[in-house]
Amino acid sequence: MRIATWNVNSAKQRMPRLLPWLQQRRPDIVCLQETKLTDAAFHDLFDSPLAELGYEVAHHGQGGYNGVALLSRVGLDDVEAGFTGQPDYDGRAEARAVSATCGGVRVHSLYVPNGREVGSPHYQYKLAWLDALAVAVAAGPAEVALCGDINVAPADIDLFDPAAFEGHTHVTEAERQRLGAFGLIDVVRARWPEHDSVYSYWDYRAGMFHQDYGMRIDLVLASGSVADRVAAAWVDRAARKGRLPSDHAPVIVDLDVALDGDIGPIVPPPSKPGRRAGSGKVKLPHAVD
DNA sequence: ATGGTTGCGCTGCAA
Repeated sequence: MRIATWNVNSAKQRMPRLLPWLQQRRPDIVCLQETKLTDAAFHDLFDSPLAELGYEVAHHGQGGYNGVALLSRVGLDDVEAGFTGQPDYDGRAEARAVSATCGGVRVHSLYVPNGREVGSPHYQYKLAWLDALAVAVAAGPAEVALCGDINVAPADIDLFDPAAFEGHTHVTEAERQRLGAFGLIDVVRARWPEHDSVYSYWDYRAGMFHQDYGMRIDLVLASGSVADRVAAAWVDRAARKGRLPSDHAPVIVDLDVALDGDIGPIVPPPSKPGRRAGSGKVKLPHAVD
């Protein structure tokens, strides 16, 4: 069973890439983030082509910003938009989470708040959002996979240059502590314990992707029972290349058996010793992500 | 080079 998660940065703009990618990689369960569509607009655009590919669809959107979806060919039961106790921002409930039971696993498609600036109201919201999610997940099924744009780099190895991120969000102790509090397994890191260059996000600007100045912030966090079944876990860098990509690449996890052959490399590019030693000379073009 | 991109939706904000 193949699970994939991808922040598409507008499902409408990404449609010409998303549908061929589904046919190429053939994931059984797909978590999408930043669809930037209302439910009605998503269903109008995607229900027909996704049904042809065999997917059931759940979408939780607001239009303009945020928006998450779950696609499944292995069942899509007990769909929940948002989660119990999800905090509001500025008095509004944002469309950042949808979950369902697919193939026996409780799968969450998540778009964690960015946080913007350390200490800002949005940063406090991010921490509270993660705290509330941990409570909700702990109260749910034991077989669980949190998939999505988590907007936290779990460790310094997940950054092209840790020095460039000092004082920024995504790397603070408070954020990393929240990740650990889930008590789940980061399956890509578990599979590639020493690799940098398993980034999942590269800023559009300043040739960041070309130079492989990336971050690993799109994660699959799985319970032990699910993590024990992982046969392959990788980042589909090819989907970040070419014309009009998302700024994120998909993360793909195979349970029980690794799909093989023509579906692309399951080994990340080799580490680049010295890269992360970083003098801090590379400056972020702006606040993270 | 104190820069650089994309998307939404209309002017500047978010990422």
